[in-house]
Amino acid sequence: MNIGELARRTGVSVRSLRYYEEKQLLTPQRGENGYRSYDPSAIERVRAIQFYLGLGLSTSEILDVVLCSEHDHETFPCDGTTNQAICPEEVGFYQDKLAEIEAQIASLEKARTYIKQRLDQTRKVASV
Amino acid sequence: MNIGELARRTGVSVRSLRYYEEKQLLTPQRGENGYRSYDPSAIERVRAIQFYLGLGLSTSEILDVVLCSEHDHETFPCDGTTNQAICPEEVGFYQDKLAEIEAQIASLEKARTYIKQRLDQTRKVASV
DNA sequence: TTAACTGTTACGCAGCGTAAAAGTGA
DNA sequence: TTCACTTTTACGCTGCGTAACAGTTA
Repeated sequence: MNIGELARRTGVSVRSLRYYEEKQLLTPQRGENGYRSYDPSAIERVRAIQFYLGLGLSTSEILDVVLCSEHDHETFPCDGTTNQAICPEEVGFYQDKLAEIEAQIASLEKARTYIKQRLDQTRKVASV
Repeated sequence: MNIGELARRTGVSVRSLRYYEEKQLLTPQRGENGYRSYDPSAIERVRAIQFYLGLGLSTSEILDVVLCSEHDHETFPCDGTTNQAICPEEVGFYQDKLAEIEAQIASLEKARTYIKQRLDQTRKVASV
C-alpha cells in the first residue's frame, strides 16, 4: 500500500504520515522506486496514533510510553474501544496526564464562565 | 521603565514583552540609547494581554477585537475583574470563542474519562 | 505525452525559551 | 575594568499545511 492509499483509508494527510515516520511512529518499507510501502496493519496503527494524539500525548510520548515494545505487552494498537491494563511504569505517566488534563479543563471552564458573563452583560445592556 | 523592570513587575518574560511588541500589542518609546521605555500603564496592559491569552485568544485577535480602538469604547485594559459590555461587532466573535472552548472542554473530558478507565482497569488487574 | 502520484527540502504558524554577539550604564 | 542590562538576529519546539522542484507510473 502506497502513502496515498493509506492516507485515503485513514483520513490522515500524506504530510502527517510522513511526519509520523519522521518521529518514528511509522516505519514503512521502501520499494525499488523509493516509494513507501505500508502493510495493512499500518491502518490501525495510524488510527491509534491519532487516538493518542487526541488524548493530548505528544509524538515522543506516544513513542516512549505507548509503543513501549520493551515492556513487551500488547498496548498497541489501541483505538480507545478496548481497554486494557497499563504497565506499572506507565501508571505515573497517565496520572500526570490526568492531572494536566484536569488543569486544562479547569482553565477552560474559567474562560467559559468569563465569556458567558460578558455576553450576559451585553444582553442586559442591549435590552435596557 | 526599562524592559527588565516591566518584566519583573508583571512576571512576564523579557522575551514575551518583545514578542508582544512585535505583534503590536505594546508600543514602547525608545530612549536615546535605543532602550525601550515603558510608562506605568504598560503594567496593566501586559496583565490584560496575559488575561486574554489565557482566554484562548491569539495575539492578532487581541489586537483586532480587544484593543479595537476604532470601536472607541473602553474595553482595554481588562483584567477579568471588571465586566463590561462587548460592542456588537464582538458578540459573534465571543460566541464563536465560547463554542470553541466548549468543544475543547468536551474533548478533554473524553480524554479524562478514557484515562480514568484505563487507570481503573489497571487497579483491578493489580488487585486480582 | 500527459496526469496523477511519489520523493525530498524547506518555509510558515503561535508563543515563547534560549543562545550568540555586541553595545550601554553605573 | 567589570557586571548587569540592553540591543538585534536567529534557531528550536509541536503537528502539521503548503509550496517547489523532480522523478515514477499508468
